[in-house]
Amino acid sequence: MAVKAAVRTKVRLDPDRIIAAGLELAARPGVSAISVRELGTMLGADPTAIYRHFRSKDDLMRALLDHILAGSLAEVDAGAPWDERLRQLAERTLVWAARYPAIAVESVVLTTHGPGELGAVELMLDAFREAGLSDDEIVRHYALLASHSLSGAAGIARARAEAPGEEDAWLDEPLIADPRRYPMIARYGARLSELRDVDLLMRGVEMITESARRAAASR
Amino acid sequence: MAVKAAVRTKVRLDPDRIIAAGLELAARPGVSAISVRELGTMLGADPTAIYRHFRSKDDLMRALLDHILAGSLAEVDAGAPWDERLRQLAERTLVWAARYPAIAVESVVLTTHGPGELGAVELMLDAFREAGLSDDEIVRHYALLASHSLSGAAGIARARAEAPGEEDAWLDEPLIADPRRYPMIARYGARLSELRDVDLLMRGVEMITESARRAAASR
DNA sequence: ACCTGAACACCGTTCAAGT
DNA sequence: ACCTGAACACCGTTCAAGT
Repeated sequence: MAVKAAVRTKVRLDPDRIIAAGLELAARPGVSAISVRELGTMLGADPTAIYRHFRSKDDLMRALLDHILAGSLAEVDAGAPWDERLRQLAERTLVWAARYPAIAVESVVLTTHGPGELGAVELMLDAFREAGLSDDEIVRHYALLASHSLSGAAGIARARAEAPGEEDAWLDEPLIADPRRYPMIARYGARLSELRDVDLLMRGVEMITESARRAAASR
Repeated sequence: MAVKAAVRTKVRLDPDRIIAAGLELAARPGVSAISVRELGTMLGADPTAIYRHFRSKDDLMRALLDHILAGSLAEVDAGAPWDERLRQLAERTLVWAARYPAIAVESVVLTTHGPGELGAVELMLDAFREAGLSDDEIVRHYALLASHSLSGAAGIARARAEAPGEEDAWLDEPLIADPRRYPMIARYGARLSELRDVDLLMRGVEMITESARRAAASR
């Protein structure tokens, strides 16, 4: 009759739809890793169809990671002074990492070569140039800030992935140690537990920009 | 006759033998991940026997990671001045990470709670205390240095795991980008490729100790 | 007390077959 | 041209059975 049978029709896939599904999956609370198979069922397609559009899962993960870098970059006020641009980029990256932990955990271990990454690198190099650094110092400060931001993103992603409710603490559990062998830990352990991860990482960013300011001043 | 049949006898396992096998496996060129099953065959035992001694693979990986932290720590000259102790600890950690990439890749994503980790934390806190920092600054500098070292270790491990021959470059491939959109990358790309990863990370360590010196001086 | 081995519930990926 | 589905070669982990 007029009722069309609910026949399983072929699904049309494309990279954008796959990326969108990947982001949605990664944002689901409790999801700490993306699997090609789960992505397939989310898309209503055979899991292996994804290999029509991405060479490998790593390739897909790179695309997803570049997406969150591009998203972070897009939220930076390009008219702000150099240190503020760096601050915003780092801060936005941490926020995006917390939103998509299953993607951000890869950030230390993957390199995207995509527009998001290139744009972020360009921003950082340019900011340190504007700060007035020498060529060598530009490169070194960039590298330090980049590795700091990426490891921060991965760390925050880990924390959010394994304890979706918990929130914010830099350490998963307080450090308990024999005060005789580890007097400093005994003394500062509580203080370490109080550290909020984002605050801590942003303090690191400040230390790096501060170092750049100093290096520029002594030229 | 006198020739005993090569009967498969039960194997005696213990945590130390498992750890030793894990280290050996991780040190094999081209091995980028440890698998319980491969560990089992290395030990001549059923893979699942490992679960008699470690609650889970994560538990085992934590023990292995703590082992490399303890090894790095043991190579630090405890009599050296504070900044030299920090330098040595960071440098040894990078060396051990390069030796056992399949273990070190976990460093950003795992926390061991073992003596290696505790000892390293104690050393860092104590060094920054000796530097003359305030309580807050001790904690912040420690956290920055720790995350820098661990992400450095993971990064180096990644590089060594995926390109066992290559060596040393911070970036896996030169950054190629349209000079119109990415003028800074076009200008500094070559210089970035020249960076040796260990040098770069050690420069980061210097920047952190330098920041500590400055903070102490202005008290 | 501790190792074995079958079994479970997963993975990423290839490739011939369909349409 | 692109999706399907069987198949391959793996995973980590549980648990009853052996000794």
